[in-house]
Amino acid sequence: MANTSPAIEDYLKTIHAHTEWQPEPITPSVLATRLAVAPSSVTEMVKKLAAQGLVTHQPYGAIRLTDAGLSRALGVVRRHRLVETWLVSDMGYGWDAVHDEAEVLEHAISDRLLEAIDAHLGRPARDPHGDPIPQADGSIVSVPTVLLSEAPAGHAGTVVRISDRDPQLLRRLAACGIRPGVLVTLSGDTLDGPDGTAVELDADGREAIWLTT
Amino acid sequence: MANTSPAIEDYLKTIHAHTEWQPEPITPSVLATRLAVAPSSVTEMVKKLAAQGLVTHQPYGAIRLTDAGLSRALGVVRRHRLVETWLVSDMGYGWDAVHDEAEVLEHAISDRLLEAIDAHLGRPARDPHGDPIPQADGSIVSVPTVLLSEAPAGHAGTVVRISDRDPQLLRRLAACGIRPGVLVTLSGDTLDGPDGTAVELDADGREAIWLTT
DNA sequence: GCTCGGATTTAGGGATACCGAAATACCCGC
DNA sequence: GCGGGTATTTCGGTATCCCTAAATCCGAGC
Repeated sequence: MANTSPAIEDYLKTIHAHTEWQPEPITPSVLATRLAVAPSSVTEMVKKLAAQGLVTHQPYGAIRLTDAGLSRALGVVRRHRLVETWLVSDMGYGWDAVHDEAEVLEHAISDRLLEAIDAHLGRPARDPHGDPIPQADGSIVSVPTVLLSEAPAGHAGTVVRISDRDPQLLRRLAACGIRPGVLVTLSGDTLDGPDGTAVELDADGREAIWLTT
Repeated sequence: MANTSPAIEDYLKTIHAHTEWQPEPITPSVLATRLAVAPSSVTEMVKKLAAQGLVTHQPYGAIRLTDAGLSRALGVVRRHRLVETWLVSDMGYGWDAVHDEAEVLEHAISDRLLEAIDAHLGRPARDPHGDPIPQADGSIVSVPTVLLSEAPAGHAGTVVRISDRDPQLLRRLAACGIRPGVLVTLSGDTLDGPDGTAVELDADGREAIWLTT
């Protein structure tokens, strides 16, 4: 039953991504939107995942990963984030440009190559966006963070994580020097960086950046 | 018409590999054996390739790449060999262990990443087995060679290329220090390397090694 | 409590790429 | 020149993953 495929991995990864930073389980329609497939495709695939014991799902109910499903999902996330880190460290990719390439490679890399890349990079704990890289045993090194949209006015902290969902936002932030590790201060809708740099962020932007508490 | 898929790429690559070192066009049954698929699958896929103008094929006739098909095949070969070279140079793979990994990655790498790897490696002309790496423009740097089974008794030369088809043979040769670039002498069925090393080769082994003339 | 609209599932198909079995074409040896 | 065996193709089917259109469910608001 070690059945897998790029499609299955993408479903598990997307289900996991939804709960990584908030607790509500994902619904079929959200899953369909994120994967850019029709809702009926989700119904079908979720049925298959449930049959393999990777998710729990009652008709018309929410979708939740089982322990087995979570473990598979973390494996995919690990691949994705190590590939991203490798592309930036070794191949000269900008950290705003690695997502699509990693999306494909995460399904193509053997365990052996994954291990070689991990060793080569010195077993990093975070990828270029600040996302934690699950370790081979499934454990995750975490840091306490606040989402920008939930931070109090005037909050100052180090950028820990920036969601890689919107490449355009990533490029805008990269241009202003806002990246993981940089110290910033929130004033209203504007984020002040070092050397007087500042970016104004809309609601989506404030949902995409996490600072240290 | 930029239709492609891993399956199509594998067919084109395999058709090309058959004619790379000898002129006879490949037959459907040989193609089926090399790809480990049923003959009927080959008929079907070849029909599709012919419809896309990538091969010429009359029913019951031989299969030949068109110019368009050759160009696509060379693209796949380039990917494969650059990936092999990268795995050996950067990731600590043995040159006898890279084939299977490259077989998968060759279908997953974007043009942009391919270019980055090529630049990173210093635009190599040959992969770890001595196979020429087609350049981005499709040109190939070639060296005059003799196949061991066609070399006269006592012939001495530098190992230029070793077929990567049989991993066990590759491991045996690696253990004896026989690899591309090494000076050897053929005596009967035995190949003498430097420092008194020697390997006895069967008919298949003598079909897998090329020396300088 | 009922209804209506959005979310979800069911039903019926399509594309890709594979298979085994059965039919057919080809060619070698006599 | 004719078998007969092998190579090749045809035919009907399978598995995966996707789609659209048509039910059906569910819960929010009246």
